[in-house]
Amino acid sequence: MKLSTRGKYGLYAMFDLAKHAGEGPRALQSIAATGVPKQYLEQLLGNLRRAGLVSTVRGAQGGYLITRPTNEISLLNIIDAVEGPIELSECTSDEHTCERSCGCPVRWVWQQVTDSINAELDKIKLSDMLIQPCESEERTHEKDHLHG
Amino acid sequence: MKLSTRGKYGLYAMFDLAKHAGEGPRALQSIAATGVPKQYLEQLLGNLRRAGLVSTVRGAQGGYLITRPTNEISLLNIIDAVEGPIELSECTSDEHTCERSCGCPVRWVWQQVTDSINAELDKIKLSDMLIQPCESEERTHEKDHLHG
DNA sequence: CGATACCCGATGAAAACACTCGGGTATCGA
DNA sequence: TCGATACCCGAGTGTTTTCATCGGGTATCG
Repeated sequence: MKLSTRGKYGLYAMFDLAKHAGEGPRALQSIAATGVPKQYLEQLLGNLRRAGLVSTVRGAQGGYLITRPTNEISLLNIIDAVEGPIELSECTSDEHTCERSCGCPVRWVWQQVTDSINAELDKIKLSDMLIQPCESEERTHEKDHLHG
Repeated sequence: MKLSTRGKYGLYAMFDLAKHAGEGPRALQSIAATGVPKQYLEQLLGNLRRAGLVSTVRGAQGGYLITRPTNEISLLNIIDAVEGPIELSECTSDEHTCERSCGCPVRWVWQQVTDSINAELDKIKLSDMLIQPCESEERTHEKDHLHG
């Protein structure tokens, strides 16, 4: 089970835009300075724009702008935008793809997991990342008292 | 973001073995009757065996046996066994793959999400599936009071 | 000793992923 | 007006992962 790089890159981009909020449009060039391939990032920013998380200004001196306060943007918003909705191998998304449907307990449990993951992703906001100090190493063993 | 079929198939297999616990070794043939490709399922059962979730009896009249009570086997156990650990694009698994490491808030947030998902998966036991009646349709709108 | 049934590494087709390319369009400033 | 800037976007491409399938090996039972 793996999230693709899209989610990570999207998060980098949003994080960068959040840090430079209020400075006017930020060019792709600048955002990509974090190490993400420029033209690939452009695609992802397109997704973020269509999801309403960023807006754009075209033309010279143009660029990307974050549209909402950072505490109103969750990880779920970002990941949904760049990767599409979380989906556990067909069972949960469409009632008709699995002939077991109602009698199938796997279907029920899959739905539970999907809901849980979405809920967890929605708890973490972009603003949480901005205030996070440099101590990821020290807190790996006492990790579940912040949002749990 | 998609969980592969491995997890689902692994779950089908464990569910089948749980239902037929106490009936002696259950042959691959019988387990695959749930609709999973036989030889593919064999691979997954190998993973489940190496993870200690099932044991095997070789030779004629041989087959697979569940090793623990169903309330001691969680979704996390099964998914870890057949898909490997949950991993959100390298950031969390190895300290050295990401040069940002400590200063990177993405790394921190990724760790949060990984921990949360693992915790949720570990809450759901195989025994929860066995007692689940046929009402997945009705409860989709009141889903988060059971384990949350 | 042969039928049964698990064990396991190799192979192969198909899909997903991670980009890359090339051209288009809107805006600014001179 | 014109050119530089910078976003827009569909299509193409090489690599990796996934989802199996195949074929032979080994253990056990009767």
